[in-house]
Amino acid sequence: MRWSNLFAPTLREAPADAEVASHRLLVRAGYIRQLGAGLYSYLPMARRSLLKIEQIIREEMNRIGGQEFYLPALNPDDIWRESGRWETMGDNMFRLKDRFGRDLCLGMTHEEVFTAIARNELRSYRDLPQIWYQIQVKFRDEPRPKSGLLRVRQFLMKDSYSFDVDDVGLDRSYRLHAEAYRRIFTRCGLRFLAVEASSGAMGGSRSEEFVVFSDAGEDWIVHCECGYAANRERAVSALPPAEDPPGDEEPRPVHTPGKKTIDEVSSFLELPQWRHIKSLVYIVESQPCMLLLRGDHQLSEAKLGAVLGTEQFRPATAEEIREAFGADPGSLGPVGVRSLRILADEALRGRRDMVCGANRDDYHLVHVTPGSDFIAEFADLREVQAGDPCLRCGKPLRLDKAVEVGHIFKLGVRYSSSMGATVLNREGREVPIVMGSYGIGLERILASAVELYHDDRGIVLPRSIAPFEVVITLVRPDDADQQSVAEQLYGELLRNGVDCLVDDRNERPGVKFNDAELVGIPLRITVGKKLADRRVEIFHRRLRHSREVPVAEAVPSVISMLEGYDQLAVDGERSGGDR
RNA sequence: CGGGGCAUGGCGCAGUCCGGUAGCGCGCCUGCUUUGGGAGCAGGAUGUCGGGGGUUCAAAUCCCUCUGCCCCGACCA
Repeated sequence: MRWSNLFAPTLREAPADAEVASHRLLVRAGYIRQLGAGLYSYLPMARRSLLKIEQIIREEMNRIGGQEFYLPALNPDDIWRESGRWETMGDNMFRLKDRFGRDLCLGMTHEEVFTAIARNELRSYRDLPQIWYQIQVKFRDEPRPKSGLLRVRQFLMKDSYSFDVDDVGLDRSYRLHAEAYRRIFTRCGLRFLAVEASSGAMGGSRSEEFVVFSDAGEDWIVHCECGYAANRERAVSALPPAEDPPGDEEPRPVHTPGKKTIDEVSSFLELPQWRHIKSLVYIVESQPCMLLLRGDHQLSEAKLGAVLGTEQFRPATAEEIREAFGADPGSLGPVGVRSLRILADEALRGRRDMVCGANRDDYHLVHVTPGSDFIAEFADLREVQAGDPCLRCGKPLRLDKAVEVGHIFKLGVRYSSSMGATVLNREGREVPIVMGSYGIGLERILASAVELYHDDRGIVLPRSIAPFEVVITLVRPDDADQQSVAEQLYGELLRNGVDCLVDDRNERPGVKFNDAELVGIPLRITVGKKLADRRVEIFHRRLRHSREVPVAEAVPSVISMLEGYDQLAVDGERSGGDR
C-alpha cells in the first residue's frame, strides 16, 4: 500500500468530546469516525487492525476444533420468547417490526439461534461435542454508550457455544476455550488477566472474565499479588479482625436526636463505624427483608441476588419501611424483629457489643450482640474494599479498573432446557445438551491495546494487530535514488510477507514522521539523505530508538526486529497477566 | 431516566452577558519558494451560527420548544 492511496485522515487536534486516550487517538490517527452515540465507522486503518484481530481469533478457535458459522443478526421474536429473554432483555434489545407487523430484534448475543440449530440437528451424544462460533456484529441499546470504542451500541464479537452431553464434556470445552483465549490475547500483544466472574442468577456454575487493566475500563477488579483475582461482583475478602470490648451487657436504648446515617451516629456516640450495624430493607419478591452489614461496608447487590436466588428485589421505599417497622430509615435495627427474614453479612458473625437502630425514631441500641440479641442468616453480602485482607494470603487486596475483553461462561442447560434441545445419551435417555458460551469483543481488543500502549506522540500498537507492520518513509519522493531504494525495499519486504506501507506523499518529512508515529506502525524505515552512504534508518516505535543500517541489511534487520517487537510489550512494566 | 455541559466552515475555538447582519488558528485550493521533525510568502474558496417558533426595524446573541452529542450517576445478559 502507498500512503498516497491510503485514506487515513489524521488530525492535529482531537475532537473536543473525546476524553479517553483510545478514543482521542483512534480519531486523531484516522482509524475511526463517529456516526452517532455509540456508533463508529471504521476507516481502513481500523478495519485492517480488526481484520488481523479477527484472523488471530479464527486461527485459535479453529485450533480447538471450533467451526465457523455466520448467523443472521436480524432475529425473529419466537426463539427469544422461548428462552424468556424477549422480556428479560428489556430496553437493551433493539426491536423492530417488519412490513407485516411481525416482531423482530437485532441480536445482542446468539444463544437462541445456535440452540435452535442444535435442537433441530443434534440427536445423539454421538453428534457431540460441538464448538460453534461466529465473528459477527452485535447490537445492544446501551443506556450510556461512552469512551469511544469501549462501550458502543454496535460492535463485533466472536461468540462461541459448546454443546456437550454432560458436565465432564462441558469442563473440557470450557478449558479449551480458556486456553484459546489466553493464546488469543497473548498473540494480540495484550497484558491481560483472567479473573473469576459472577455467574449471575442465570444458573451456570463458573465464569471467568479476561480483562486488561486500564482506568478507562468500567469493570472493577479485586486482585492480589498471590494470584487471587475476581471481579468486584464476585470477589470475597477475609473477615477483618474485630476487637470488640469484653462483657455482655443487655442492649440499651440511647437517644440519638436527628442522627440518621452511620456517619452521624458514629460521631455522635464516638464509636468507630465498624462497631455499627447498618440495617437495610429490601423488598424481595414483594416481601420486606432486612439486610445487615458492618457500618463501614457496602452491600453488593450482585451477591444479594446470588444468595436470594432471584433478581426480583429492590430497596424498600420510606413508606414501606415505616409500615413494616414503625420507624423511619435511619433508626432501624434487627433487635425484636420477628416476622421478617434477616440476612447478615459474614462480617457480623461472632461480633459483640455493637450499635444498631432501635426501630424508634431518634433512638439507637448499644451493646447489641448478633446471635444472642437477634437471629439472622449469615451470608457473604458485602462489597470487597481495597485494602481488605486477601482470603488466600492475608495481604491487602487491590482494586483497579479494567476493560473486559472476553468472558467465558458455563451455561449448563439453561437454554437447552427452555428451548428443548436434547440428545439421547449412551443409555438411550433423552437429556438436555450441556452448553457453554464464550465471547470476545474485537473493538475492545483494539481500544484496550491503545489504552495500554500509547505515548505523547500517538499510538504504539503491537505488531500483530497494527494496520501495517512497517512504513517506509520516503523523505524525497522526487529524488530518483531514494525513490528506487524505497521501491526496492518495499518489494522485498512484501515478498517476505511483511505488511508494508510506503509513505510516498509529497509532504514535508516532519509531517510523515509525525503521522507514522501517530498511527502506531511498529517500525519505520527512513529512506533519505543517509542514502549517500548507502544507509537507511530503522526507527523502533515502541523503544523510540533508531539505528542506521546499510541498505543491503535493511530487510533482514527489519524482519528480526519485528520478531521481538511484541515481546517487549508483554515483558513491560506490569508483569504479564497470564500465569 | 436524574444531574451537568456543549452545538458557530473539515478540526479546534472566539463572538452570546450588553441585538446592528460572523471572526481567529489549523486544514483546503492556486502560484512561487522550501524539503530530516506538523514550512514561508502571495492570492483564494468554504457558514441555512443544530431544527422550528416567537419578540424586534434588526437575532449567532433575547424568549419558548424540539433534536443531537459529551460527562457524572442510575442501569448493564
